[in-house]
Amino acid sequence: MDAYHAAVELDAALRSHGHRVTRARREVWDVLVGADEHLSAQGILDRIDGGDAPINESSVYRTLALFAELGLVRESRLDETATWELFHDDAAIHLVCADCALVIHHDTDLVHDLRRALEQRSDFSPVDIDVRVTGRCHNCASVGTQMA
Amino acid sequence: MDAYHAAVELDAALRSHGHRVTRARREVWDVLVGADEHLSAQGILDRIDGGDAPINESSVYRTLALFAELGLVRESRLDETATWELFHDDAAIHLVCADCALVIHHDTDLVHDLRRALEQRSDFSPVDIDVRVTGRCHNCASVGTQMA
DNA sequence: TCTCTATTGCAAACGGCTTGCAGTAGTGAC
DNA sequence: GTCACTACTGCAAGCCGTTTGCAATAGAGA
Repeated sequence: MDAYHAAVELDAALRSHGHRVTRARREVWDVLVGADEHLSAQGILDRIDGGDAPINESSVYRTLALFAELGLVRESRLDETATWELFHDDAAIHLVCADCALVIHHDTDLVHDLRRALEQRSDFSPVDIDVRVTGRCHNCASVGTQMA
Repeated sequence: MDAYHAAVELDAALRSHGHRVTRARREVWDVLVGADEHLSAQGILDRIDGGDAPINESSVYRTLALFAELGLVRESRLDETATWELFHDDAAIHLVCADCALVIHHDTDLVHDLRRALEQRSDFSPVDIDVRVTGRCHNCASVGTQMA
């Protein structure tokens, strides 16, 4: 998504729900659009406040909560601290390296299969499927081998 | 698992690693064995301290960390607070009701399929697969229908 | 440009969890 | 059984991510 369309999307999402377009919201949005990974609130703050007018921590939290409510972003709890990324179809699952915390996105139809399987159940209606796989990335696995 | 075998299992797991069998550990273990759901640290405390000799909060955390290290229990982050349950094969996935927090276990071969698919990747070796599905349980779904 | 109020920044508070330390209680040896 | 050693516990303080109340600020429509 290029910067222009990202800005338009944010604008539309906010205004259509009667929310204002503020600097804090634009900055948080820009960081998320530019990120290729999950970011914690602190990570977002770090990427914003290189400039001369930082955004307050609590505003970032409030902004993220609003974005999540509007379906713009998705919160994950891959660890003890929450992380956020732009909303994307949940065909993508997360592979998290237990050593270096690298997060890889993996696309698979199995998530859709799972959803279909769950929809057969009479006692539960699935909404959101979150798959987290912990393991070891190529780099950390090879380091481990060298040490052994 | 009956109480006797549960006690023997705990005993063996602890002693084989040079750990002592203490009252705190037995009590936490008993609660987990008797639970049919995920329990938070506070939930475990609540179920213990009906008696006259409660266990301290920090001991419960230390005990859970030890159990996890020994592979006896598994920690999940279904929410902002961590929950624990006895370790079981990860063919079971968790269906969490967004309204009442009910957790249903759902068995499916798709987890094994996913593991096999991931093992094809050269850049990541999966260890633990955690699938969390949020949605609505039968009860809450029907309440929602009535209100609409 | 004015007005109204949603939003922000600040600072204090919250809550789950961890940690340092002194006392207690398992455990193996005798 | 009892002794000694030290792993473990309880307590209280602390940590850290997140939330909240409030006064000041800044979007947005008139």
